[in-house]
Amino acid sequence: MPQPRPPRKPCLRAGRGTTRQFRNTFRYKVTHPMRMSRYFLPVLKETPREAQIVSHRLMLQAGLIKQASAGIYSWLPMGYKILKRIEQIVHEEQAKAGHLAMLMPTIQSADLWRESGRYDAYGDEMLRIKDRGGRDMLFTPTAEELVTDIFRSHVSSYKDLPLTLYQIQWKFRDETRPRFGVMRGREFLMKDGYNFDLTKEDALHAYNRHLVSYLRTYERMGLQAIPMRADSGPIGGDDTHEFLVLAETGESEVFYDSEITDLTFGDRQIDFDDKAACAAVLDEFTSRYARTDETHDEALFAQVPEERRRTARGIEVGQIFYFGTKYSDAMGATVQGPDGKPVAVHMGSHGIGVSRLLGAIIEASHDDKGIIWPEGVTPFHAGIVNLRQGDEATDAACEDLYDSLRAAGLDPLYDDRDERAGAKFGTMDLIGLPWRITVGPRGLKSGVVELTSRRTGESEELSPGDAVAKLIAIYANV
RNA sequence: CGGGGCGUAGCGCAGCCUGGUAGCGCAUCUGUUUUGGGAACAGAGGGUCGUAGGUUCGAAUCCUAUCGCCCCGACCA
Repeated sequence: MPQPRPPRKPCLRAGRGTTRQFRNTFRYKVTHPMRMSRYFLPVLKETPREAQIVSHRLMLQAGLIKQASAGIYSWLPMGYKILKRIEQIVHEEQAKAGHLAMLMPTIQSADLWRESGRYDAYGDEMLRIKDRGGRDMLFTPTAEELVTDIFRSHVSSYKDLPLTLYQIQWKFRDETRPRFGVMRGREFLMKDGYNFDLTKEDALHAYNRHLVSYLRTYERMGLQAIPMRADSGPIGGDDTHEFLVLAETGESEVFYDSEITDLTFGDRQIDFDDKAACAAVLDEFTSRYARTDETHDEALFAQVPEERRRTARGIEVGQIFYFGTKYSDAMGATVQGPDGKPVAVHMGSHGIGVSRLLGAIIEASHDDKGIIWPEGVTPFHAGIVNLRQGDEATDAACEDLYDSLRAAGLDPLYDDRDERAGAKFGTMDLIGLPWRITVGPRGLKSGVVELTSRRTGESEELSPGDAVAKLIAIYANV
């Protein structure tokens, strides 16, 4: 919560004015437009040589990321903004499910990993380092051990359950062959959550709760992510579903009943403590055949009516696991039950590939001109294109539009560069803001600007006030 | 990790085979004219050719090593 601000004493000393302005910039509404001329948006006209798939190419061309080394990227201002936006959606949906955000270190001691047995099991994908004292350290690919250690240190009663902790933190997997940009980088941002429950039944409710919250999360990002029965890999466990976004460039082959793509979670309300309601959602979204190639079963698939059988490719954007007491047994994470006896807690872990989602969204939403951001994740709500930079009336109209949008709580990007119309349109199309307001002397003569949808290409002439009102209405539902 | 390819200006590339101290397009800077889908003209700046050895009178070019990156496969979120 923002603290009430004490009245500031007037400062008479010379040279402090700068400091005051600096503070105001951070404490209050930014008073100057986010002008493209002052932004850092290094768009590339030509296709970068290293980019093979469309999302990687577009992320480089739109100036979202810059490769630092193989599979490791810097996030430039606009890419970072989108990444933060995706994080925010994840946080909001986790909060609704009652999960608690925290943060664990990226560098961990090998000791805990020896305790669980994964230090040896993980193999070369784990980046191992030594500190100056010669101690074995590692850059974490996931955090079951650390979170279990936190749990066993502080939780000793069944009364403190259920508990679900999660973080959004950088992970590292030393892939032998990183590729596809952020879709399969070595360093990646992941939401990883861990539930601790007294019984298997409770833990399965946590599993279902995650499934529900993930469905909502992906839908808010404009994605359809289908839960598919999957393989548990090195995490271990029995129950697991992967969430896959259908895309030609997906790394997994998937098999599913076409009815599943008709399902949407929509804006239905759900009580996350209602076990039956969450279980019903799981049933609804997982009862039809949907599997990745790892678990695909031809005999079962054959039972799907032929006209509904689909084979496609998918990008994995999340996975949920129930693995019982695997870690709690190995690491002694127990609580005292009602009868006073120690009980190993039932656990699961649940991940969302946050940085990978940018690639997945672009794969699912682009055209030959560039990215098309869904309203839920767009870095700016609208682009303002000034067609006659330097023209007094046009400049003023753009600034007014900008101020009106800001006042309404929207975040526009104003292209005030001294470029021709084509260049400005090309940049806007490439970076993919879902709405564009075009302001030129010709339209202003009759009091109108043009509001264009990036997705459909349709545009309409409106008064500036109506254009603002329409954008407010559009984003009211996002 | 097996197989293949590529490192030359900010980006994309040519030059290498056949050795003689580097070029094109875009971008950048200056000026003028332009301005509703990536403008035109004139001028300018920018590269120890990934790195280290070697051969040679002379190496971007030939040889060796090494580093980096990309692709196919195996592997994997």
